[in-house]
Amino acid sequence: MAVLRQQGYDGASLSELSRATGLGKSSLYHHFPDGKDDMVGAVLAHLEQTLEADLFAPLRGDGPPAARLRAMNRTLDAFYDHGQDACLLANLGIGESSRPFHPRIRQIFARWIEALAAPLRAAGLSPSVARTRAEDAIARIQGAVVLARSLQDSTVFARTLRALPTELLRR
Amino acid sequence: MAVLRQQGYDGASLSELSRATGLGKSSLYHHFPDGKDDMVGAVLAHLEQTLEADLFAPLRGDGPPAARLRAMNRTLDAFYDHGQDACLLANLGIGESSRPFHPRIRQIFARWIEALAAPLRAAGLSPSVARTRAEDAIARIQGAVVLARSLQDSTVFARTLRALPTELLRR
DNA sequence: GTCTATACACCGATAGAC
DNA sequence: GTCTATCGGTGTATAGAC
Repeated sequence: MAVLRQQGYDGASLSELSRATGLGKSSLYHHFPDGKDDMVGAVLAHLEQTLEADLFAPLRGDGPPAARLRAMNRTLDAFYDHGQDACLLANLGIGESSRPFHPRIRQIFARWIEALAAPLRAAGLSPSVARTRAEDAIARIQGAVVLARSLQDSTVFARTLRALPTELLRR
Repeated sequence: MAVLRQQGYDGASLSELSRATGLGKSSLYHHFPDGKDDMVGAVLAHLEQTLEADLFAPLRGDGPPAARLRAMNRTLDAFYDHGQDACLLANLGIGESSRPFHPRIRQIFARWIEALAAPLRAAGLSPSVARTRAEDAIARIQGAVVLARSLQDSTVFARTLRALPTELLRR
């Protein structure tokens, strides 16, 4: 996962994946018979599990909406290492949309949007407003990671996370 | 440029660049002796010129601030093909920050931020507020492109552009 | 389940004819 | 300035021993 999020699909060579995992190429093919696409699939499956447990479930929880948004922030701050680490979804989703894993990228983003809309509805916002705000918030997070990495300055990432809870709940 | 923005640095093979330009590999090396890095440099130089003329100069112009922001929107809407095309800066900037072209990516983003802050200062915002709003706006644009491409739905891109002028000038 | 050794295609890059 | 032909290296993927 670290190699993929950093180097992207084309940059993540089997040699790099072999080095990073400590397994020889043949061992990788033993575990992932369909090759690199298979490895990407396993990484995305693991990511889905992680996000479901650490991000989506807390968002859908039944606590106060503001607390659920702060929980998202804590998870994201760790996940992106304060804006210093790239986003795997963005790196894989930004390229060609014809890749076999692209539908799964799309689905993960869709689940994130739906999970984030939940606390906004719970705070009294209409379903349509909750949804558009959730989309905009995730776009802001993604853009903040891109810009923080490009500028090599994570200020914009920290500021974006800090502003989100109050702005999302504003009436 | 089209190949690079779509496929990224590692995905943009010389065969693809040869096909896209209609030149053989040797002809490409005649024009770009240092190979792919040289070609990326030329693409970035061309992008800088284009952005300077179509994006930064209009932002720095002396018309009403709102009109300058609307001019940026028109340029971006065409540049990203209504949110359907990837961003070259994002695709090259999201990966390893040790690449030789990364400082130029950083510089182009920095110039964009500075150019966008100008009309905000002209509208009476303090320099520090103008700068942070400019950074946030560019992050939102980048994130909107990432999300629009990942979801294969450009709604979020159109909505982001539409909201920017008034939100940026809000006091 | 891991390894060494290898197959073959494509990579970036070069030589040299025209 | 473009081409064909080719280089050495690396890419993904496989065979087969242990």
